[in-house]
Amino acid sequence: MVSQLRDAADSRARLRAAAAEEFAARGFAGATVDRIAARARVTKAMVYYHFASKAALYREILRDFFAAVASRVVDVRAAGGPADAQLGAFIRAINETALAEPRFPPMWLREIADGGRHLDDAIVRQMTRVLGTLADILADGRSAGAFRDVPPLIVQFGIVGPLLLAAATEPIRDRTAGAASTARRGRSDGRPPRVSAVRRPLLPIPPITRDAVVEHVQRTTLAALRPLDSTTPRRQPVRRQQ
Amino acid sequence: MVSQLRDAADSRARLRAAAAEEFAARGFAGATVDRIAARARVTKAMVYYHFASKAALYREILRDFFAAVASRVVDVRAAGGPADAQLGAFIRAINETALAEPRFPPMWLREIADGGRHLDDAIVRQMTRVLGTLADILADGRSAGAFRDVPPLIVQFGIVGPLLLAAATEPIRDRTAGAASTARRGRSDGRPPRVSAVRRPLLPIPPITRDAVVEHVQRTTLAALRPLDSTTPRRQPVRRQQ
DNA sequence: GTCTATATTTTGATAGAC
DNA sequence: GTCTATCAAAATATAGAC
Repeated sequence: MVSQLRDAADSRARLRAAAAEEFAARGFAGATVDRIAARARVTKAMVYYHFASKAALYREILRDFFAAVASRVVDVRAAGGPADAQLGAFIRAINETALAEPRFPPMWLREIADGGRHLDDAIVRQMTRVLGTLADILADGRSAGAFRDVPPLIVQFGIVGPLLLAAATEPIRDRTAGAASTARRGRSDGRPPRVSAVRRPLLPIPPITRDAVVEHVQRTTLAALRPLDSTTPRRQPVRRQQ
Repeated sequence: MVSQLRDAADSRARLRAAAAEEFAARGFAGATVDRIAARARVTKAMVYYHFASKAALYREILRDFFAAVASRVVDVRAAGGPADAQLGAFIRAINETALAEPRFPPMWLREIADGGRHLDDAIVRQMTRVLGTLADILADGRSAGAFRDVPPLIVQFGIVGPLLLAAATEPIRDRTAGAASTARRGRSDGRPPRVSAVRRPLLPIPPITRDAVVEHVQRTTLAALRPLDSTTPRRQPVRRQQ
């Protein structure tokens, strides 16, 4: 039960990791079972030994990812404290999951674009736990007079949207930053044109850090929830915009 | 030049529209040339008569989408006015493009998840125009003392993230809202489990409107840019979070 | 548990008539 | 410009030996 070739011990675990990479990088349709197997250093037949199908493998991974976020945010709420502190921690929990599971953000984005085509009940249940927790935190803050009434889904989009984009674009940004001196034109093989990481007055876009994004999201989210008519001094609302 | 069967007149235009639908719904890898042709009510050979390849068709559509946003935001900046008003209009311009081109948000999300695999120079150029315009608006506001210094990319993520999620999930949310009384369990054919739009204490998640999301994004973005040390009365920063 | 075939289907792309 | 027919290359999934 314990022994076996140390390496071959958990081909299943390696397959899951390899599949997560493939699905994150290419999506469900773009991923191939061959590549997943190759990445895991096993043959294709092993995929079907451990998993019922490509789709089942995909769903298992996605479910566990969502379960991981759900677990984290539920812990945040269980820890208690003032609503605004909980909200800050909620945001950090999302970000920490994304850092711990770097394949998750791209898969999440794709699933949204897919209209939830590959979701099953188990996954939806986990997603519901996340949004439900946020709704609870918001309700708390509201009854304490700390938050005004904003639909949870809007708050959720305001939090998750920026975090997912920041996480999912990190590889590209790293690449274009690093390649900023690797001038080149086209590729040896006949493959399609790639992003020109170089050339052009690529306006000096200062690089960003994940921490800065998290801080920004916390700041913006709390600002949006601050009651307009609070006793706290507040300047002109926001300024009309036509 | 003008006549031809009114219907067959612009098979090319129909193909583009059909392809945008396919790519938005299934991504580049998931889309098939057969389905695109069928949607456009022509044969597959017509696709290759009008376009060099599936990839070329995809890039043309994506390029035009990004050119559309770029054009809109450049107009916003050209119209001038105070920085905060320009920023509000910038946000509205993004949203209006998403409304005018509903296939764009999913494709944008997918391209991010793909790490920009299908981008070519022309597309990157358009994307750069958008981010560059935002950077200019932010620089204006900063020199006027109205904005504090926040990396443009962070502001961009804070704007585009929520807007894309709201736009891309609209079909799902509409569906689950409408199906809330169409109880059912599994599907007649053997296809994989779908989202259960029903059952479970699906906590009452109030529906949202696009306008409300835009307003939220405007509010949060401006709040994040408001100088901390302004002469305007400002309460305790944000509150520490461990 | 792991591998080597292999069956079967789907898909991008083209040839060639009209 | 539009279609039919078809090729050639993937890609999912399985059979069956070890």
